[in-house]
Amino acid sequence: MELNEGQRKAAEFAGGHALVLAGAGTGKTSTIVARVAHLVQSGADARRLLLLTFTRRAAREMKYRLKSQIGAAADAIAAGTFHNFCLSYLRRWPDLFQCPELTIIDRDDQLQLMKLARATTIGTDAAFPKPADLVNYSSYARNTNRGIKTYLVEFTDLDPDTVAQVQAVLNNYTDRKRECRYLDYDDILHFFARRLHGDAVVRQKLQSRYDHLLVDEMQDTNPLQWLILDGLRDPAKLFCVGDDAQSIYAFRGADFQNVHSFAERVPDSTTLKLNENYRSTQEILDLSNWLLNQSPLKYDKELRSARGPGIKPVLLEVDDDLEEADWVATDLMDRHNGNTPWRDHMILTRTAYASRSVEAALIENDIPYRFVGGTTLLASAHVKDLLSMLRVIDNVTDQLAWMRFLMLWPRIGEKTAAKAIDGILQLTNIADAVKLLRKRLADKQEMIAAIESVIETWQKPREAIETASKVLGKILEKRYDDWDRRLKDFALLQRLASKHESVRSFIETYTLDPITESEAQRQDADDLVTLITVHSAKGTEAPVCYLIGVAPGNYPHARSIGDDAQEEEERRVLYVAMTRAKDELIMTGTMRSHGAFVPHQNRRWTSSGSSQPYFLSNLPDHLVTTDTQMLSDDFDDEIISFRDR
DNA sequence: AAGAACTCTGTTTTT
DNA sequence: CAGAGTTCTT
Ligand SMILES: Nc1ncnc2c1ncn2[C@@H]1O[C@H](COP(=O)(O)OP(=O)(O)OP(=O)(O)O)[C@@H](O)[C@H]1O
Repeated sequence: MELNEGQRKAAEFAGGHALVLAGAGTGKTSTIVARVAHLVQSGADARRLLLLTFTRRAAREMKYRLKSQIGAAADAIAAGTFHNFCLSYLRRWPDLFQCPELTIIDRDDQLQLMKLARATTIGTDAAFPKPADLVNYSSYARNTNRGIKTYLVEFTDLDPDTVAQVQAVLNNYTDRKRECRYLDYDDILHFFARRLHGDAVVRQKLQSRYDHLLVDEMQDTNPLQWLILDGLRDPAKLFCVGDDAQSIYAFRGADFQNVHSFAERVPDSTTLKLNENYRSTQEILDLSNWLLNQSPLKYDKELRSARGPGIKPVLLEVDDDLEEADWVATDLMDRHNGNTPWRDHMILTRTAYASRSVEAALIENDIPYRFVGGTTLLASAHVKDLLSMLRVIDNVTDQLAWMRFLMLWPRIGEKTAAKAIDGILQLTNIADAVKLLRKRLADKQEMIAAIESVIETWQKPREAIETASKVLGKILEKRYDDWDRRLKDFALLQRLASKHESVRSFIETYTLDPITESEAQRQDADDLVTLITVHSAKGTEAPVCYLIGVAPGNYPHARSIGDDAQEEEERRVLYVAMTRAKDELIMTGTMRSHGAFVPHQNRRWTSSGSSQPYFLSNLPDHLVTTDTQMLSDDFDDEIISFRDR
């Protein structure tokens, strides 16, 4: 691929800090890759480059591209997410970071732990914020680098008493994490940033390790992440790329001030622009441009296709999600029969939930696919059951895992488990815990033998899982009526684990980068249709993109309605979705929003008589093809005589 | 105190 | 409509 003038300038930029601000498909990612290649080829030490991406998937993709450009030197480059990067240092220097914590907990665990914290602090009070709200407060406050009190007072309408109580619950949550030696996602960044800014020794050590910090998807970084970049730079130079029109993670604290205010925050910096879109045909960009121009905000973006004209986007009205699923599956098969590989197709969905009919249709028609962004393997109940046994061996103070593990066994319930755990939390190793259990739960020899057998195979992750699934098989089989299906996941886990050196690294990898069952199953397959949430699809592309659920209630999503900033973010979500398509964009959905879930408090349009907001409600005809004939006729319709056809 | 049987609630996006 | 919470039975 030949870089254009702007791209080449950016890739070879030799000044200080730089921000590349450019629209979708203009080659921002290609430019970062080209810059890394350029730096290495002009003699930079690959180990002193740091490439920060939004997902591990993006990091893998970039490394792959780099490898083809600069070969083995690519292996030396650190590329990963902020979370990967920070965690690697917390682990490398636990003393410097004052961070002895062991287990990374996912959102489910956070909710579970918060539930305990809420119960001990305030008991049962239905009017008090729910565990999910509390987790969100805590997370949002930290990601936007605000004190929790400030956040609660300024950004929620809780009364002062409740604010004080929420603080008390959150303190209890923090204490519990320390006691169990847990790190939640936010802790990883927070611990790192705190020492980076609070300890000059740590700061100097880190600053001296890098010459270049390259950041992709800058528009979706949050203030906490900015703090990390700001602490790491100088002498290292920042090279950040982003597009404010693609900022879709405000819900997790992303702030596109990180791109808008870049020039003020980094006084000696240069802002570069890229203008030409190399991904899509002009028709796809016309529609995308129109969508942005409808906004009250001025994004000042007008994408121009370097490829020129092509096929007009299609907007297809369907009766319901079943018809939609059916149509997509049929169209996919037609195209596949016409010799287009599966991998050329991507199905984008606003929510994982809204794609279940499509997923069912893919399965039914034996269309190979991977689902990126759905329910993940490690989140399913039986997998958590199995992992709970591994987790307690790895971290004897892992209260949530103990609770889950102990309660698997007959005649052990909440009370019995809690009592045993009280004793265990004082211990420091699994051997002592086994001793304690042997004494306290003398009639549970089978359970104790189970733990011991897994300890024996501990050094080999694959075997540890094999053993665990054997010793738990009998009790799990009784627990789940679809056991046969679930058992297959254990074989899958073994396969995944065999690529890891330790059980901890195995669990941690998939906690930080969760994958769905379909992804795990087809990890090595390369000809697959991709079913993906729009959020996960940011940064990716495909020749043919199906955008399903294009309907009121989805764009903007019903839950966002009533909050202008959130509604506007929904427009960007749709924009991101449209701009993934290279050659063809096919949108399907129902205009009648029957069956769409609409939370009651958001239904302002029903009472006021105005209609539900919808981004495509006044779409000019010429931008899309709306071909109702593309649908097979409906069984319920009147039969039209062939003489009239 | 455990487990079964019941009722109720809440249904975005992710590292 | 499923998963969590609550009440009832053993
Ligand atoms: N100079 C070029 N010549 C030909 N193709 C190019 C050029 N630059 C980029 N492309 C192609 O354009 C597509 C989009 O590039 P890339 O993914 O780097 O864009 P991006 O700006 O990161 O997009 P997004 O913001 O949507 O993530 C890719 O398929 C890439 O190969």
